[in-house]
Amino acid sequence: MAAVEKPVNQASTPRKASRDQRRQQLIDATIDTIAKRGYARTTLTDVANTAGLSHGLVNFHFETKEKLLTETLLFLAAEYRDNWVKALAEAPSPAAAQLDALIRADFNDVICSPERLSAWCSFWGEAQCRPIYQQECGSNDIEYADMIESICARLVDEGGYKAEAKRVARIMRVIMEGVWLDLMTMTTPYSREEAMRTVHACAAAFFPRHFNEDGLIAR
Amino acid sequence: MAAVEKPVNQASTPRKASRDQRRQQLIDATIDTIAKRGYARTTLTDVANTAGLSHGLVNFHFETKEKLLTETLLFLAAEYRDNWVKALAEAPSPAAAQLDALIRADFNDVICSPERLSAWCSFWGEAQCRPIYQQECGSNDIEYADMIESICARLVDEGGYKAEAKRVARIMRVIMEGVWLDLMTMTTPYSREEAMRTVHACAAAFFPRHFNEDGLIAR
Amino acid sequence: MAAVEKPVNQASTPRKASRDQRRQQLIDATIDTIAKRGYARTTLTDVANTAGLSHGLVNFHFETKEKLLTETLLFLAAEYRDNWVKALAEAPSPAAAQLDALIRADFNDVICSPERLSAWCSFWGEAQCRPIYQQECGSNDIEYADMIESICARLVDEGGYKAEAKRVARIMRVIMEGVWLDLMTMTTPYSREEAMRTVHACAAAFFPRHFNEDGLIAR
Amino acid sequence: MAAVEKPVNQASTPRKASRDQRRQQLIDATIDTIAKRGYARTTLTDVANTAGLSHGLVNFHFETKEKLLTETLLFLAAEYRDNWVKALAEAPSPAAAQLDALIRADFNDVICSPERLSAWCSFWGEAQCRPIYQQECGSNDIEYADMIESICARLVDEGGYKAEAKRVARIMRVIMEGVWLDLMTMTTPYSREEAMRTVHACAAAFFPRHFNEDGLIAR
DNA sequence: GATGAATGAGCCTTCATTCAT
DNA sequence: GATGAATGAAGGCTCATTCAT
Repeated sequence: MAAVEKPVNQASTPRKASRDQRRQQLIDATIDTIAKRGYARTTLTDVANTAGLSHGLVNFHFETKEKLLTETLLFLAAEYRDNWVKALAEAPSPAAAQLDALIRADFNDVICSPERLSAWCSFWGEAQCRPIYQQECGSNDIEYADMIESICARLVDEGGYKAEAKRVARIMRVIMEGVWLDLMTMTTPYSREEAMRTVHACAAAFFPRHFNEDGLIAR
Repeated sequence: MAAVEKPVNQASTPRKASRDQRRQQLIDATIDTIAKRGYARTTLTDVANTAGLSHGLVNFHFETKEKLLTETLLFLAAEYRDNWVKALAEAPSPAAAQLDALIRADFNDVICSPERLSAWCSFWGEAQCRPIYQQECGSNDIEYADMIESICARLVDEGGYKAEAKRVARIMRVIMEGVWLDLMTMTTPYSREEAMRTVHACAAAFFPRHFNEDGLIAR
Repeated sequence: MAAVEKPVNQASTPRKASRDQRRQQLIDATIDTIAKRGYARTTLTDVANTAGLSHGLVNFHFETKEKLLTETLLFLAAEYRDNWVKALAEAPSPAAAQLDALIRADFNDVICSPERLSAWCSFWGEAQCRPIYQQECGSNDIEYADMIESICARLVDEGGYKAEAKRVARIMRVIMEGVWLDLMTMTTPYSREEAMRTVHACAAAFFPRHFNEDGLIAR
Repeated sequence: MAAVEKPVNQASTPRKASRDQRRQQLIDATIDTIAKRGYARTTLTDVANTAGLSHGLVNFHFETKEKLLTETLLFLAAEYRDNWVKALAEAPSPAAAQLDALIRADFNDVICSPERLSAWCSFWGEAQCRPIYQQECGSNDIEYADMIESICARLVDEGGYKAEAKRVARIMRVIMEGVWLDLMTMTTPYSREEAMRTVHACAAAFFPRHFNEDGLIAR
């Protein structure tokens, strides 16, 4: 029963936390709860218990359950975008290095934690969330797709490959998503390293002079 | 509201139907409802209305909502398996032809309908369903993975390729799943043909002497 | 679950039984079901399963659940009355012998079976049944009370006792009912013989020259 | 219908009451409802209406209907026990006075109200409640039986009677229960005074130097 | 700000009753 | 007569939301 639940974040519950801290605390609890119980079984009571806060506070900070869930989704989307934007910014400029940075960003241990994966999976699955997501963050995905496509185009160009950039870009994008899903649904999942090696192996198939299964080939 | 719902299958509702017909009718309605409303918002009343039957009948035939959902998942899993088993049986024996048959099977218009895709997506997303699925159909997936792996092994062998069969097999498996998910989640989805071409392009990257983006290369 | 229930009387289910046989079969099944499950949890499906008959037959023979329960109560009441009427008719005429016959009748093994006791207990407990019972069989009880009172009056008279017949009669009546209830509710119930000995001991307290704890004192 | 029910206790419904007050209020309403409608027809809506509260609150405080009913039974059992324990404590020490106190306690106007009697009767009748009761309060009854037996033993001893204490004790116990039942089931019930006189008359039959039908004989 | 009691809409489930076969 | 599928009303339970303290 919920009553027996141990508050996960209780230590960090000073009587007076700033508005934003409280909101983030509740969003984190929402992610954990969705990951653990699934979207359908997530109740505000669960979220409050997980956060170590009282029931009423959730509505105080988010007004409705739907708003809490929407904001959680927005948070995940922003976090995901920030992650790859930062990775690209920090990576060297050659196309292959940029693609490699993108791949590694997707399997970095914050973004690719079991809770995140499970929560994403739940949001993808919930039909109602798809329109919400597309309305609020559809532009993120278009931006991501465009960006990976332009990197692949540069790489095809620079490397003298014959592949069609648009399709290769989609393959790279889709295989990363597919591996995430695979990690969630397989009876005996594999490690994050093996997951990333799988994606690199795919990159190597298209760009053999730049990638092997361990990643970018050093020059 | 549900009360306004128009029964989809009402024409086919004689007062008495065989046990199995009714069960199938309700499972079909469940798939449609999950696809339309998502897992969390699917109610027995929705399902009954979609089927053009009274809601009491759902419990009469399935006892509980959970059993209905479980049996729906089992039906989808069996349908999926039957589809690829049949496709393999009808395909010529060379490894490349078998792999091609597998790919085409996945994008056949019964299996890859919007309703099926959406329902699968909902089940993947629902944390509670994952253990159920693995318990009941985990063996299906292991069988599928083993089979695609052995086909890839034969193809690597026959074709003199250098790829690692296990990893290529996973890539093929994962890209098909990933494309399905992509079709569901993209703001502007592409056609089934384009989806299949994407998968074939990936096969071509690994097995260029057997595949191009249009599929198996005729000899 | 009901589906697993073994029909108790199935052996005696010829395809065509007379109307009255079927009704009695269903009434017997009702008594057994109430005894086993209690009044509140008795469903027509239980009754039908216990009787080894189909669900629909119950309504065919009794129209409504309430009528089935009412007729079951009437049957028990008639059976109870027939039992003491017959016992009195077969007993010698002296008042003490008549009282003894009445006591023994109450603990006879048909009337005082666990099923009968339990069913009676359930009907007593169900507030709604009390008016029904009083309306339909209240006269039985008045007749019984009058009869036991007149026997006690004769016994007081014949035996030269000083007790007030009306009150002694009530005591005898009430102690028999109370022992029945005790048999149902005690953690460690006693035997029917001990139950009867208890009633006889009470009779002996009022009529020491006619009764001892083993019953009527032979002359 | 329930919707038309007038809240009985509404006056005592401040927006916030202590946990225990609310629970007691709901238990009281449960007793009243069972008394009025019987066990089988008691719904949570009835109980809530009787208490003048919303039905959601019942589950909030008791989680399930079964727990509400069980706790109601436990309350009645505790109340009954407290009543006789207190009566014994306040009575003089001679055995006859103790027995008299026990009898009077049973017919005191809180314990022997129509609602209490009717509720007890319903619980006795409900087969499912018997195991629950025995498990939770069986020890109460054993304690009561032991206590009345030891009082009777002392009385037999002190008074030089020849009766068997164990059986007399059972008779006293059973006649009190039987009279309660009689009060519920008779077409024309008698008064509580007459009920008590009946029990005293029984005591007088066994202990004529200590009791008459009006109770303890003053010395 | 924070809490948790209170409310009531909506859902799953049970089950008496009906009725086509 | 007999069967069991079908219906729908009613009840228990969950839970988002409100609100007094």
